This record gives sequence, C-alpha cells and structure tokens, in this order.
Amino acid sequence: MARTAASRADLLPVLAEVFREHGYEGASLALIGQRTGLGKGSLYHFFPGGKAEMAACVLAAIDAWFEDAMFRPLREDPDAKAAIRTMLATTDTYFRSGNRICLVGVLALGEARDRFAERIDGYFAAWRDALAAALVRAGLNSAEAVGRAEDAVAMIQGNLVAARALRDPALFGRGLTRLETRLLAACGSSDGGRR
Amino acid sequence: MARTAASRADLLPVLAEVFREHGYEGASLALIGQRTGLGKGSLYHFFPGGKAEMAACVLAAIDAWFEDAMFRPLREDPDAKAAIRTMLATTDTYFRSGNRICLVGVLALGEARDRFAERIDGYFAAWRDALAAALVRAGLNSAEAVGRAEDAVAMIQGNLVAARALRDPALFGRGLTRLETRLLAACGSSDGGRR
DNA sequence: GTCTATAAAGCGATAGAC
DNA sequence: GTCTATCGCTTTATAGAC
Repeated sequence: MARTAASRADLLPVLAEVFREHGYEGASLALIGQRTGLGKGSLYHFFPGGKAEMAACVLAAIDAWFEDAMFRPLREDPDAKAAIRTMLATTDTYFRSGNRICLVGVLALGEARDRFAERIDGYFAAWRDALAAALVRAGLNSAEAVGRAEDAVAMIQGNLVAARALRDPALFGRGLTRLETRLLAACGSSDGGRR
Repeated sequence: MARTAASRADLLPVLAEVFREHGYEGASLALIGQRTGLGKGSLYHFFPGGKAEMAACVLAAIDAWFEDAMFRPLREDPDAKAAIRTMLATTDTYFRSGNRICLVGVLALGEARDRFAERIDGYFAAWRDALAAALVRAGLNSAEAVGRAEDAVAMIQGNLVAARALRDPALFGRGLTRLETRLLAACGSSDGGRR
C-alpha cells in the first residue's frame, strides 16, 4: 500500500481480502491497519463510518463487479449458452479455483448478516435471476429456469464451503465442471452445433 | 436452564444453538451466560478450557449425532435407497427446513476454522463417504458415487447459505427435493452410472 | 456448584499534533 | 493525509466468597 495519497478505491481490494480471510468481526482495525499500511487515523479519514462503512463499500464494489462481469452478460448476451459458459469460467477465476471464498456468503452466515442484509440478499437474487434469464433465452420455461438457477447458485456456494472445509480447493473445479455439464444439457442441443 | 446441578451434557444443545446463531467469535461468554442462565464461574467449572473447549465439545456431540442418525445407516442399511431418502428427510428436520444453519459450515468459513480443522474436515468427509457408500450399494460405480456424494453435500451446504442469504427458508426444502430426485434417479437406472 | 469482582488484553472510535 | 496517544467499552479468563 502506498504510504501517501491513498484513495478509497485503492483500499477496497485489500479490505475485501481481509474481510474474506477473517470475517467481519475477525477483521480488526489493527489487522486492517497492518494489511493496508495505514494507521487508524488514515482509515477513519477515508471511512468516517469506520468498519461498517468499509464493509459496505467493499460489498458495493463486489456487487458492481459481478453485475458488470457476469450478471449483465447473462441477461443480455444474444448467445445465452456462451454467456453461461463464460459465467462459470469467470466464477472459477474469481474464486481462484477454490482457494478464495465468497465474502457475501461469509457475511450471510455470520453475525453481521442483518447489518448487510439488503446487499447480501441482492447479490444472491441478482445472480439467480440473471442466470434464470439466460436459461430462459436458451429455451427453458420460466419455472424450470428459476429452479436450475437456484440450484446453480447454491452449488457454487456449497462447493466453496466444502472446498474450504475439506481443505481441497480442487473440489471446487470438479463441482463447477459437473454444474456446467448439467446446465448446458438442460438447455438441449438446439445451439447450432457450438462446442 | 436449571439453576443448579447442571451438567455438561445439558449445556451442549444450548451452546450449539448460540454458536450457530452468532458464530464462534460472536458467541461471547456474556451471551452464553445469558442463554444458559449460568455465570462465568459455572461455565468455567464445566469447561475449564473456556470457549474453545465448549465449541470442541459441541462439535464432538454433533459428529456423534450425525454418525448415529445418518452416516452409519447410509453405510450399513441393506436398503441403500431407503437410507438415502431417510438421510434427506433427517437433514430437512435437523436444519428445521432451512431455518437453522450448519455450525460446521459456519466454522469452516469463519476465522476459527484452523482451530477446529480436523473436526470440520472429518464431518464433511464422513458425510460424503457414507453417502458414496450408499450410492455404491445402490448400484453406482465408485467414481460416479463419490462425485454425486460430493455434489450432494455441497448442495445441502449451499442451500443453507442461500436460504439464509435470501431470507427464504423454503428454498432449502425445494433444493432438497430436487436433490432427492436427482440422487434416486441416478440409482434407479440399472446402468449404475456405468454407461 | 454458583456467584461477584476483577484482572489483563483487545476492541472500535476519537482527538489533536504535524 | 498521516500519525500517535488515548478514551471507553467489551472481551476472555481468573480468584475467591458462599
């Protein structure tokens, strides 16, 4: 971290990683200070609301990133099946093939859930709805698409939990591969011979 | 909570619930004291090792309960498909149809993971292996069974995360139903996953 | 076996110098 | 914009009365 003229935007990725690794309660200001290289004074200069504001900003940044990289393409890409494949590949990259966990999931299970309930709810709902929209464009009826999308989001989160619990990051990739097979098979073969 | 002559065994269910609701770090001794009706002195009388010992005992009790109610039947019941159906019904009951979350999953994602790594690992591995054993007895080959079991455990955990995140407990039941359909269909076809 | 009182450390947050 | 010092509170854990 730069020792001077840091900006909120520069801090967010570091903050995100600290919250991911230690949870909301576990990420103490002392630890955040170490990881950012900033003292408490500087941190409160950028985030007058303290830790709660830091976490809220991190969540907003994550939301924006996912919306841009995954949710909008899922909703809008003319080639729905390609968008689904891309989403799964991006998911694998984002979670570093199972070596990273989902901050939103961590917050959802932790004590700070109520404080960030809207953001957490919004993130999961947006992922499910965007994927369902892609599945509908790929030919599924609405009810089937929502069910499959719900399954897929749960599958991703569950594999992150299991990979962490079993200390087996590769489990995440195996799960994603099976998920891709299942999702694309459900769309049927009317895809013009792609893949 | 009885005000006198309490025993460790009486305390464990209450402790489990507090850890589930607030996580390891969030479950302060003050809160535990409130919920058990015991002062700190009494708590340290029963658990000289403090909070860490409380959580370890709770995890051991959970392990034993799952082994008895789910894992052993999965491994030993002559009717493997019935054992799988029972396991899923028991899972729904245990997690109160999505209103309860999994303490082991919470710990796996939280900061206290390393401290309880063996127990957490053991719980997930035992569930996966017991289900895989049932699937093998139901006719699947070993590799297919392990993959399906891995998927199923992740599915359950992921649905708990999603149900909590979306504040929609019913999501858990929907996921379990789809999981049951998928698992039994895999056994039902007499090719046994050998195609 | 249960309690209150208290120690020692860490927490989030603030004040004010530079 | 960054720092150090410090406040007030909560934490885990212990000591000792009953």
